[in-house]
Amino acid sequence: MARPREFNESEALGDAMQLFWGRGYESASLSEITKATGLSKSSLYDTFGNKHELLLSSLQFYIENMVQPSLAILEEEPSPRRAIERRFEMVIEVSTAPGPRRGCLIANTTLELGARDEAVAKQVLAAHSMVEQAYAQAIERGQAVGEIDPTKDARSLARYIMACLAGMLCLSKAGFDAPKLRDIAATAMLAIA
Amino acid sequence: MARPREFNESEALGDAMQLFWGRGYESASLSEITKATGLSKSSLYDTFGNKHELLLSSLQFYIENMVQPSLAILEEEPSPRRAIERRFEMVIEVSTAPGPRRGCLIANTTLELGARDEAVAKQVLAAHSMVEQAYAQAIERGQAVGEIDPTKDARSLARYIMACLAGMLCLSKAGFDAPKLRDIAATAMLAIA
DNA sequence: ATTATTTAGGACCGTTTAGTCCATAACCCA
DNA sequence: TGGGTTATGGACTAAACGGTCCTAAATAAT
Repeated sequence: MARPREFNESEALGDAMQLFWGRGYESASLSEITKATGLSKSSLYDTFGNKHELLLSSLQFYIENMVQPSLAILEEEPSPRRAIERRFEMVIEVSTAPGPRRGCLIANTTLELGARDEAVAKQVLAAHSMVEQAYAQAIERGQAVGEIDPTKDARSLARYIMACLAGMLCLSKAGFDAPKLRDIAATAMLAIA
Repeated sequence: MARPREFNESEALGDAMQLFWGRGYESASLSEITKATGLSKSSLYDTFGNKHELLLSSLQFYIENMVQPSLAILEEEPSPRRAIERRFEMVIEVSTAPGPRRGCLIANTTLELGARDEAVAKQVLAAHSMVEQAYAQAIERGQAVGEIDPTKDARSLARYIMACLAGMLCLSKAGFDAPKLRDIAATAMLAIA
C-alpha cells in the first residue's frame, strides 16, 4: 500500500513541529514522530534526512507559521502601544490554553539544546533578531506618535519586551495562571511609558 | 578496592546537580553521572535510588545551596530597591560567566519536564512560591520605606521580577551578552518605581 | 497490459539506555 | 588476627534508541 506523494510534506512538518513543541527534541522518539506525522520511517528519512534535520525544518516551520504571523499585528495595529499589549494578551491566551503547557518552541529548544547544538543556536539567533527587529520598529513608531518615551533606545526596549514574554512563557510552564500573567504584563507595560 | 563511606554524599549530589544543570535530565546519561560524581553505578543506586530520584535530590540541593543563599541578600541589603538591583546583577554575572550558558536548573527542568513529571512540578512549584515570598517581603519593605509605590500589590510585583529574571536567563542561553541583559534589568526596574 | 517510478511497511542493525546483581576487596571493630 | 560491614567494578539484562535497507504494492506513463 503505497501511493506516490500521498502525504503532504508541510502537513507532516506541522505535525512534527507540534510534537517537538510539546515534548522537546530528545524526548520525542522516532516512533512517536511516525505516529504523529502518519509517515513511515522510510518516507520520513527520504523527505527530511534525519531526526536532527527534521528539528531544524520544524523550527523553520514554527518561525514561518507561528512567529511571523504573530508579529504581523505589530504592523497592523494602528497604536503601537496597543499592539504590544495585544501581543502580551495573545501569548497569555496561547500559553494558558487548555491542555499541556507547551511554552514556545524556540525558547524550549534553546534551553534544551541551545548551548550544544550549533545549527540550532544559529537558527534561534536568527529568529531572535527577527523578533527584536519587529518590536523595535513598533516601538520606534510608538515614539514617533508620542506613545513611548522617545529618549529611550528602541532596540533596548524591544529586548526588554522579549525578556518579559520569555519570562511569562517560562512561568506559564511552571503553572502560573492567566490572571497572574496578565498582572505581570500590566506591570511590564509600565516600564515603556 | 572499596572503602566504606569513601564518598561524600552531598559532594556527589553537588556533582550530579552540576551535570543536570549543564546538560538537562534526559540528556545526562548514567555513565556521565558516574563519571561526574566519581561514584560507581551500584553506589549511586544504593544511595539515591534511581536517576529520577537523583534529579529530585539534585533539585533540592540546588534550592538549598544556590537559590536560598541568593535570596538571603534580599534580607541583608538595607535598601530593598538596591537589593533587587543586586539580584539582577548577580543573575547576569552568573548566567554570562565564561563556559557554557546553563541558565537556571529550576527553569531548565521546568521547561524540560515540568508538564509531564508530577514530582518535579510539585518541587518546582514549591521553589517558586518560596522565591515569590522572598521578593514580596523585600518589596513590602521597600513600600514601607518609600522606595516602591505602596499602592501596588507586593506579590504581583514579586511575580513580575521573577518573570524578568526568568526571561533574562532564557535570553542569556540564547546568547545575549551582559550589556544587553543589564539594559533589560535597568528597564525592568523602571516598572517598580 | 506492461513497465518504470515512487512510496510504505517492517525486518533488521549496532549502540546506548536505565537498571540489577554479585563476587571482590577494603575498611572498622573486636 | 578475624569476622562483619560496606562500597566497588563489571558483567549482565531487556528495552529503546536512531538509522538502514529491501521487498511489496500502488500509481503514472506508455
